[in-house]
Formats: sequence, C-alpha cells, structure tokens
Amino acid sequence: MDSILAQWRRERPDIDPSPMAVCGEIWRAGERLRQEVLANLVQYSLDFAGFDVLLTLRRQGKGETLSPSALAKDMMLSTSAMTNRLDRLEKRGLVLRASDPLDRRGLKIALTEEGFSLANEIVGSHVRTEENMISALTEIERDQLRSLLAKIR
Amino acid sequence: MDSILAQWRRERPDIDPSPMAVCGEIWRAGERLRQEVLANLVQYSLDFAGFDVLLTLRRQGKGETLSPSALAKDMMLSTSAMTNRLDRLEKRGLVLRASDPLDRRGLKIALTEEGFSLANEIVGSHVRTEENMISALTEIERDQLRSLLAKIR
DNA sequence: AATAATTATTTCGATATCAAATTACTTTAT
DNA sequence: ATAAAGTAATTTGATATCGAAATAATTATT
Repeated sequence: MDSILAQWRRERPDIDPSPMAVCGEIWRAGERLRQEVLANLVQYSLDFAGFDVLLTLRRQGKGETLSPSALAKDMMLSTSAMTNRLDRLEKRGLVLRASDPLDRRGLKIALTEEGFSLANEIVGSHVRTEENMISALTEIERDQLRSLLAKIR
Repeated sequence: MDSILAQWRRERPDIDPSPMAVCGEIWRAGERLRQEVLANLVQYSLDFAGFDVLLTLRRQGKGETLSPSALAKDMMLSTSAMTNRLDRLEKRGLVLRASDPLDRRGLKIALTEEGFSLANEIVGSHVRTEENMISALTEIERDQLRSLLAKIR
C-alpha cells in the first residue's frame, strides 16, 4: 500500500493521495473479514448466498416465514437472484416454499428442521469467527472503531 | 442493525452478538465506499474491472507496461478474467496489447493516449470522492481509524 | 540436441448476478 | 362489473467471474 502511494506521489505530485490510505484500509479490512467469514461457511458447504438467507430466516424466530421478495429486499438483491438462491437451498432441503394462504401470487419461505438446526450451528461459529477477527481490540477500541466508521460518508 | 441484534438476543440469548455490531459496521462502511467509488466510475462508463486496470497501469508511469499475468496477480484475479477485462478495454481503445520483444509467449499491456488521459482524469475524481467520504474525520481520527482497522485479524 | 517441465495467454464450461420480459394474481378506479 | 394498474415470482438473455484444459513458447535437464 505504501508503495502504491509512493507511485502516485511520483506520478501525480499535484494530488494528495492520503485518502487512499484510509479508504484502502477500510477496503482491505472488509476483504479480510469477508475471507474469514467465508472460510467458516465452506465448512458447511455454504456460501454467502445461502448463509444470508438461512440466518435471515432463523433470526425471525422458529416457524416464522418471509416472502421471496421480502428476503430479496432485506439483502438488497434482485428477486431473480433470490429465486436462484432459494432453488439451491430448497434442493438441499434447507428451506421450503409454501404458498401464501392470503395471496395466491405469493410464497412463504420457511426453514426446514434441517435448515433450522444448521442455521443454529452456523450462527454460533459465525460469531466466534467475528470475535476472533476483532480479538485484538479492547472494548473501548471497539466502540471507537464503530463510531469512526459510522462517520464514513 | 440494532434491530437485527435484538432479534439475535431474543432467539439466541446464549450468544453475545456484539461482534456482529463491530463487524457489521466494517462491512457496511466498505459497502458505502464501494457505492460511492462506483458512482464516480459510471460517469466515465467504467466499472471496477476497467478502473483497476487503468489505474494500475497509470501509476506505473507514462509509457510503462505490465503483462496480463502481472496485472492479474496485482489485483488477485485469474488470468482468464484479465483476458476478458483487457478485451473490453482494448475494444474501447483504452489499452493496447503489444507483443513482448523478449518473450514471444508474452504480451505487454500499455495505455493508449486516450487511456492515459482518462486514467489521469479518473484518479483525480476518485481521490476527491474518497476525501469526501472521510471528510467528517480529523487528521487524528484518520490515523486512529487506520490503526484500529490494521488490528483486524 | 532432444525431451521434460514450466510459463503466458486464451478458450471453454459452469455458475451467479442483474435487468427486462412473462405469467399469474390482486387491488384500485371507473 | 369491468378495465387498468400494480405486485409476486419465475424465466430469459447478457455479462463477469473462476477453474480446468488447450495452445504456444521458453527454460531446464539429461
């Protein structure tokens, strides 16, 4: 990173590249986080796609359901991408599509028993992974970091 | 975010979800950064793919070249993805493929005049965008943020 | 000098995404 | 009631990615 900044200082001495250092650090911390979280998921033969859906459903509570479009909106995804994700999860027996009794256009997505218990297992290891990522930070530093990041943009 | 944490506290009182708050903030700051940077690029009909290549070449200096595999390595991409990116940039007349005089297997990728001046323009607006994202932070806070993020993982 | 191993790039096959089009149904307005 | 507009989910078409295989050229080994 320092060498990249040095290159820019040489090539464009008229530009102060220091924002690149800060933003680059945000960017790369996000990437590292992403890597570790993903590494945890592949142990369960899951990717972010399935993970998002499973945990979103799980945190609604046992037996609660969401429509495909609500899921898509919740995770800022197109509904067609959601169709695709649900296809895969349904094929694996982790979720099921039930027709909405109140609206024959709609579906209600629910976790199966297997999906529920997998989600339960994953949320535990996921939080352990995250705790591990930030274990070098004290409680105060964690709050500092959060409040600094909240000021971005 | 707070409501998501509340859901987890209700569903899994045995788990402390506070790491989610910190990691979620890192995640979302990265997303916001991504959004803004991308919004700047689309003004030039570019995406991250082309942006990465153009700026990587530009910061090597005027007339300098890199091989497709060096570019791929630099941005942690498969060489096949790089072939694709270069195809698009070459079609737009922003880069050109010259054969490596020292190795007939190899290519040297160079910016065209148009690519060079576009890269020059973009690096300016890119840094302005980034400066804007972090404009709420003092110089000291920027350093704090960098050092806190460096401790992640 | 011949052969094997390595390296550079591209092509191919598979997958995930989005946007637009489609089908089916519901709600609103006339 | 009927038509129009809106909404839910899927299908289709296009694109970007990766990994593996193919092609071509170089370097190392015997």
